[in-house]
Amino acid sequence: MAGRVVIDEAFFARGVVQVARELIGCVVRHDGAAGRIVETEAYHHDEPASHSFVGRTARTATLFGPPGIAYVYRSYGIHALLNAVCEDEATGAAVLIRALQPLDGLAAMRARRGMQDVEALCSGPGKLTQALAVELEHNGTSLLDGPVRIEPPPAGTSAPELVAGPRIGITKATDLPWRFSQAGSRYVSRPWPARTARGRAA
DNA sequence: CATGGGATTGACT
DNA sequence: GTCAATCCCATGC
Repeated sequence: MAGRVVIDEAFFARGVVQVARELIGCVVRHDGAAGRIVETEAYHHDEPASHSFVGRTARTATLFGPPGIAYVYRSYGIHALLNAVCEDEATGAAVLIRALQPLDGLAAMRARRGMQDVEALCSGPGKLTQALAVELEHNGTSLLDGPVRIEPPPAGTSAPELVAGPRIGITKATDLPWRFSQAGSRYVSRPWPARTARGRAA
């Protein structure tokens, strides 16, 4: 009971950074496959790296929907990226799911990815959507009771130790430490630098 | 209506 | 380390 996370609309309605931290350890499930979230990034309306920064358009309309729905978009013409919409409908905030530790449906994941290495099946935002067969058609569907679901951490799993750092692959607002991952996980999209990304060691 | 860029990945030097 | 692949859509004329 104590410490047990409940995934409902109120969970996603809170601050996007808080949600990004608490999603580490939760489970994403779709079409016979599931994985534990080991890496996320937060995106908020008020910073230029976010798609919603330009305001509500045909592309970003989903970001201005209710909390707890999926925002799926195509990146570089090839990859579908999965986000969870957070806060309220006026905000346009979302958490990008960047990496999973495969749990169930390993055979299905390997078939969809066309490779075997379990550490590379879901170690990136474009990889995990391919492994779970998440497509653009899931844009706007509910993550609470839709085809693609986010579930609480399995009972008995302890709270993961978190690492925070700057976000990856963006050209704006790169100073915000809004990337979170499970410390020491071998399933993240990119390893963390030996010295902290904050320049601590200099 | 034409153009340019992107929250990436995989293959190659 | 470098670079191409390839779709959607925001922006500008």
